[in-house]
Amino acid sequence: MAYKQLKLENQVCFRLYTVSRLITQSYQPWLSKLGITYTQYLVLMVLWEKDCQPVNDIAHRLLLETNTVTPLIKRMEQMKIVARTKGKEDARQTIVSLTEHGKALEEEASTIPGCMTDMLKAAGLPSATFEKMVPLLDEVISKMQQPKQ
Amino acid sequence: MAYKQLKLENQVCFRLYTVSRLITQSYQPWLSKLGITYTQYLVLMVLWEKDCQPVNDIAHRLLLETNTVTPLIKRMEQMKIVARTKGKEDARQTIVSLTEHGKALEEEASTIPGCMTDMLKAAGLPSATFEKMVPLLDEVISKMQQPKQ
DNA sequence: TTTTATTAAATCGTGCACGATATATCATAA
DNA sequence: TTATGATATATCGTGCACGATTTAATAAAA
Repeated sequence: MAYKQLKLENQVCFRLYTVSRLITQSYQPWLSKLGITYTQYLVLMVLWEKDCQPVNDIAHRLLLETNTVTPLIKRMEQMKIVARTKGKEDARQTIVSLTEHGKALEEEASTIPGCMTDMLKAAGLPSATFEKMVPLLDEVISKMQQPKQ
Repeated sequence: MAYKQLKLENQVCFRLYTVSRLITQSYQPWLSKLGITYTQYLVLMVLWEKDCQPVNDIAHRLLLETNTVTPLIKRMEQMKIVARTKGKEDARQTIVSLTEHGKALEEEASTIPGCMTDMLKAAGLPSATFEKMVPLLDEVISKMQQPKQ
């Protein structure tokens, strides 16, 4: 072990990667009851806040590329959760809207955040731990997003 | 918007997912010079600390499943970064060892953590932001890992 | 010792992520 | 108005993640 900066223990990035995966995994029991994945849940949250958005707006909101979102939306279309229509004003756009099924999922999903909080508390993780993270994570996101141009 | 707990803005998990992705993305310029991915970099860090480990130990260290690590290691074998040999004491095991190339990558990689720190500082993110995260992330990891049995 | 259970990898299938490229449409300039 | 550039998606290829299953080898029990 020549370089201490290359020790796994000294990597913040590995911790972030691990926590992100562990948290996403712990959503699975509830999400699978709704028949959706974690990323699909994120797309739904965007659409529940505001229905009928172009692919680009959804992608920007989630800080994802359209080449990730397009196939994701198409799968959700096949599952009858969303519908895709061509934009009327701008024919380049694909407008994504919730189906009745997609709208109905909101109420079913409404208990998930509470369940997660309870589960984490039962595992010995109080909300305070996560609340302390939020401003730090927001600082990183605001400083790092889209340095490409 | 009926349920405020379903707003994207109120999701810690989405922040963690985003920061993890953004940080991983920012490693890419340096990792691509070495011809490796971020996950391969993690495997190498495990092996640089201790060479010749079974697949299981590497997977446990990274909190990944063997069905993720096995194909990853096989790709690294094709790239001549590691070698795979059957365990002598336990023939079920596959022992992963560094090749000369894999060992040589350690020195090349040794500048990456410093480059990342500099880049983040230049983006307005001091080390302190990440140092504050570490104990919080460690708390989550220690409480959440492997509740399955 | 023979059966049974456990363990270590590997295999298979699906769904992201994302770099690179293609295509269609819109906007702008010559 | 026609050429040029920009924009919105879509397509393609590769590499993870991960649930589920399979296979081979070891350990434990009958």
